[in-house]
Amino acid sequence: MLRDIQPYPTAEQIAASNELISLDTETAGSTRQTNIPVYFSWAARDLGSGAGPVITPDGFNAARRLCESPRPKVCHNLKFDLQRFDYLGFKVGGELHDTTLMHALLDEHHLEHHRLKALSRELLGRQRQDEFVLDKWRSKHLFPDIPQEVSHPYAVRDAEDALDLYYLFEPQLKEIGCWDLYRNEVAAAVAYKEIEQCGIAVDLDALTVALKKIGDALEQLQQQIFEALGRSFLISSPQQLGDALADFFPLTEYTASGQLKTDKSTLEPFRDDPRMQLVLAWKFLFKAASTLRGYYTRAADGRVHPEYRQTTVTGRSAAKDPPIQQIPKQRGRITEVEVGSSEMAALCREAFRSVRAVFIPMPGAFLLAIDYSQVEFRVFVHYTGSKRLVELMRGGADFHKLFSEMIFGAYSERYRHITKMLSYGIIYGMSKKRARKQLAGEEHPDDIIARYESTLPEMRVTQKRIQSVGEMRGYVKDVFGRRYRYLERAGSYILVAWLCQGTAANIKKHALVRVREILRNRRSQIIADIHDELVFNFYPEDISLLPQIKAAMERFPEIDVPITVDISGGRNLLEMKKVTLEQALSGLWKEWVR
DNA sequence: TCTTCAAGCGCG
DNA sequence: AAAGCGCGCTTGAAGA
Repeated sequence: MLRDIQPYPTAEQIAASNELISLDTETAGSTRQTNIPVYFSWAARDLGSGAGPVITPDGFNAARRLCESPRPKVCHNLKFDLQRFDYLGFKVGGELHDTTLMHALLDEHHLEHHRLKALSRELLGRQRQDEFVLDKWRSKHLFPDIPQEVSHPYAVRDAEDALDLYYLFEPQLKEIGCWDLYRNEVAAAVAYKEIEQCGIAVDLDALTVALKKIGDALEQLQQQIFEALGRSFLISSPQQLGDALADFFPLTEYTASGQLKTDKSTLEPFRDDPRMQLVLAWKFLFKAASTLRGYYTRAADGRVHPEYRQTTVTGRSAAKDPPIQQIPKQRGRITEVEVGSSEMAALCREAFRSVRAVFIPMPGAFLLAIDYSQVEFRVFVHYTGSKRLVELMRGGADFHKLFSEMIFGAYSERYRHITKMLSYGIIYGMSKKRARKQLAGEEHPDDIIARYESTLPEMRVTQKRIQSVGEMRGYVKDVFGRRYRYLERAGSYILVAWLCQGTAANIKKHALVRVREILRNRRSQIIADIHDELVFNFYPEDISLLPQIKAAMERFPEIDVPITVDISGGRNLLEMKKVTLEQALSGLWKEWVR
């Protein structure tokens, strides 16, 4: 049994200064179900360091004293520890800090993903071999069953390391001008914590029905495929599928490991063949079924609770369990063109729709989504510094259309598509070869590319400028001060993509923090961050806040071009309808309330 | 049996 | 020299 093995800081000692306190929690296990706090540790310059169980009265009270004191706090993964303290019913006081976020801004490419022990070894020169000892115990035991003489010093060292990392990073972040950005990321971490706890309601009945229907269809399809290809095999195995299809189709593309490619783009050219139609439909439905299963198994309380992190290379957010940022939208859509029989096409369409329609508002609320319009592209235009392009954008019109008119002298959907593709190609570093391939249907692809380059020279010039600044200085910096380091192995073209994605991510994260503040103490809540879109569970009583929310999301004076959002709402995530602010305010939301 | 990798797919 | 970028999840296969 875990016991108190040293004195804890007293209330007087804690109140005696306002120095930073490092806090850490150890949980019973490491799955979502076992992430229950059982041990805690602290460190501060004036208090020294220590640890103890949160399940003894003395330990529990000491942990609460430390947490709730108004002194500033640092954790190595703030969001996680805040959740643990929430579980214990503690209100964490003081300014909050997170050494993971700090390090992610200082060294975004770190291979160890900013793990505490790695940083302790590399930056503090400590040999944390206790990590491996504890991991060994952890693989077979819950934390309370690990000998305390092993676990206690480990917990203490975690708190000490986090404290020392903070003092190491603080001047470095200020030095490179990233302190404000870092403070915003901490605030965003708190917002993400609330988003995770709130979760997104799912329609379990609809989910069950859809799963059954798709499952039955898959079984039927499988039989038809076996008959059509004259053998039975595991269709989900790329290897076996490749073998089976090779008897009937001239498959010529191979993967790196010498296996026949069976991905969608390889198979699609053969989609006029009924046999291939069966396979394409099967693949589509198989994917839809496993996506739905993923939602189902995670919706124990009728909601899914995706987990967010912001320690990616560009500072973008990432969500998992389930991957809420990857709900099928349109790319994977299967139409009657792609699958043979009309019944099969209808079934695929329905399966696709059911995946999105599963997400619903809470009773009495409706779903609201506010998404940035072309934000990465706008950001790039800002970086061009071109008065001409900025003015065009300020006009507010469809600028891909304007650009295509400038290039082609006329407008068509096709021209707009080409222009847009080439514009994004510059941001993402598309090669000339790839551009030509994309323009395969055109008579003079090279002419089109040349016309684009001569009509909008600012685009290429800016791309090259960003690249050369990156190569010379070793990094490029966005309008918020975030640095994107040049890596030789990655190449300089990638800096342009990182810069635009990262700037867009920062815009979104500022919006997230502002909007959370506006909705403080309201029932309405942000329930998802889908990169350029915030999704809300919105209650009618808060509808008057909408103009304020919209304005907060669009207010970015540091960017020369307008940053604008679109509003949509609905009774589920499939049936989201785009509306104007006025329409939303005028009571249109009544149709959406669950 | 467990872990790691590649293939494939989805989103922005 | 060549390259569209970022991210996570599921599945099957291979290695340990």
